[in-house]
Amino acid sequence: MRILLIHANSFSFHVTGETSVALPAELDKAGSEGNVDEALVAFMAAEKGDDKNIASVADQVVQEILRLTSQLGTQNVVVYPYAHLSSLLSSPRVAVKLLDEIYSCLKSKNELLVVMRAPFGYYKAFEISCKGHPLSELAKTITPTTGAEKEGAEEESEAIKAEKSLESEWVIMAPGEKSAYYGPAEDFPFKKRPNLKKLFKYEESGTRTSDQPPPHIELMRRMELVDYEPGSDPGNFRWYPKGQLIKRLAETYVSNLITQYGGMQVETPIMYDYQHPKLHSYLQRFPARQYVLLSDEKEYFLRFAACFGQYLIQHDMQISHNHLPSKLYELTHYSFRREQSGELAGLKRLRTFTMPDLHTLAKDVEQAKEEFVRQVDLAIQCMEGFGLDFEVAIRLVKDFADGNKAFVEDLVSRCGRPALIELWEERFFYFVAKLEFNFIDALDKAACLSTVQIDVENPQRFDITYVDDKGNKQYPLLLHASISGSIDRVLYAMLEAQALRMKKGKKAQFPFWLAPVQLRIIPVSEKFDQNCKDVFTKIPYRIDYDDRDISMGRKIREAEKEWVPYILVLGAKEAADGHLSVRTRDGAQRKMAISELLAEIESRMTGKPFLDLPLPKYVSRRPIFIG
RNA sequence: GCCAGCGUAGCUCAGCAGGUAGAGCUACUGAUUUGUAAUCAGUGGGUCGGGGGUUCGAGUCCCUCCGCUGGCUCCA
Repeated sequence: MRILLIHANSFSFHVTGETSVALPAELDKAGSEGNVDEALVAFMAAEKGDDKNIASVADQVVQEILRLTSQLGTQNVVVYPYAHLSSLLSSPRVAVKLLDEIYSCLKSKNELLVVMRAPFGYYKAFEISCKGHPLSELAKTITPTTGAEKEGAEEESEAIKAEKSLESEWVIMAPGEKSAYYGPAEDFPFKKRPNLKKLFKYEESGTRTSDQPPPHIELMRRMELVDYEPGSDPGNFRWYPKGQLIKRLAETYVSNLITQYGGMQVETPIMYDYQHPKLHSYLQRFPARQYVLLSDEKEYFLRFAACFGQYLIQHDMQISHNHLPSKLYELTHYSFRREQSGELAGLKRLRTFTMPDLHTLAKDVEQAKEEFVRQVDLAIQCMEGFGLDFEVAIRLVKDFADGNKAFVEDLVSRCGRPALIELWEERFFYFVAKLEFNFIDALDKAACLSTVQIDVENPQRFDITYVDDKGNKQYPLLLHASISGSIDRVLYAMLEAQALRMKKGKKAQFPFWLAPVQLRIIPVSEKFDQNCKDVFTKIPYRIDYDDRDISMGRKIREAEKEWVPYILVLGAKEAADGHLSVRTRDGAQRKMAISELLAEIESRMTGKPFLDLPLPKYVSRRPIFIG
């Protein structure tokens, strides 16, 4: 940062126009004009590199100014952004941050000082009368210090700070029993719900220990689904054909559920103006760190969810009360969160992920609760489709909980299991109610999948309105819902669930509709090549043919290792009687006609999407992605 | 981001008294034509995560960067 300090008899300025980096918020903070007698005027320009340690730069500037004001015996200071001091300017965001930091720091360090700040990003006219004594003109270059104390909290949002001071009360509510708030959660008889106990401990204690990596990481690679990509930022994965197939199927399944329910599918940009006033204040309310990128001088952040894109659409929509409830839906390819590197964990926690994001506008609390319940039902259906068990957590602001007991009871009974309920005295976040489905993994850790929330903040922030039956504009309530949770995380949960099965000595398997290879034909010898090819064309599912020159035993072993649900062995006997020898994952070997097999498969596929085999149909033609 | 551990062939791993790298699987070639979880033989394959240093000599010791995993923290 460059600073030019001038001790002036008098100083005044007024805004004459906007530059390309003007921010309306600056005028609120600094005003569009000002004048002062007898002051130290600090012209300053933030430079590239200052962002490495904003606090250190600000601190040095403040020290410099304080030293000089005490030497000069003046109590008036003007903080004046003046780009012309440098030809290597920082981004506007950093500059504003520095100005704010310097401004507030000056005031807090010396309460007697009267500090005036001029707005950043505007053309300004100024008049100055320099005193001209030896100390009255001083120019300095300030560089950030590096090393031990780096500016860690710099990007911390208000929500992250708030969360740290959050105090919660935990209770358990069981289904079916009226107003069955079981006092403190510790007293709940957890014997029948060991996973709920794990969730409670996980949430309440905040401590989680494990001496081993999560098993899904090995599985995601061994099954050739997903892998790390060293050529990208950590937490950005590559998807191999089998993984990509599962992902696409899962996405299609969730999207179908949502659009059938009435979600109107849209697509919105993945990056947004960092200085957009509405978005900026929203960022402050969401506890996530962003990727920031530059386009010319402007900074953009990559979205952490589809929220803003949809809010901006909803802001522009003409909505009458007759249109409500109104639902916008997007499957985010992708959402980005710059998680701290130590927070990343396989498919459980990524920096780039895919998530179904549904936003529902409701005209009143009754309608909001009605849709909330329907969305919870959808989430339950979704978990069943993925074959996942889950534990329910409901987080409520106490006022809302007290006023809506029947609603909460209804939610719990629909979920059909006792739920962990977290109660907050005050509303720290943008929602008053949030329901989550948590998955408990092989290491007893919890991960949130589906979630539905009632947002009471963002319609106002984004000026989303509808017209009521009297012709007046009203703010709707807003439901956020991620019916399945992140798709990546769904795969994590499915793999962890299989790791748990294997731990108990059972065979792992994907839900049939998601198995990358659903059937494999194995010939007893090459002689039955043509028979295999014939069967192959009669089965319209993801079937492949192991035509490699290796033993049959080996082929069966490898098909088992790939979790293939149906292994069809074809030799002389089958060629003779036209039946199939069907080996399934329960260990059974059945003699079946093709029609019988097809009927069985059909019943397992109902209501689920289908996509073709994403690999060569002949196993001998198939490259290996991971050892 | 901080602290700790780890990084050797495509995969899983051995080698650590500092002396110039090894096994199994895979791949490739050949033999074999097989009845429900591994047929036999042969041949390839490595800037020991990157960079720097100590040493006559470094996979091995030191520094640094990158990545992964665990903890803190955080979350879809």
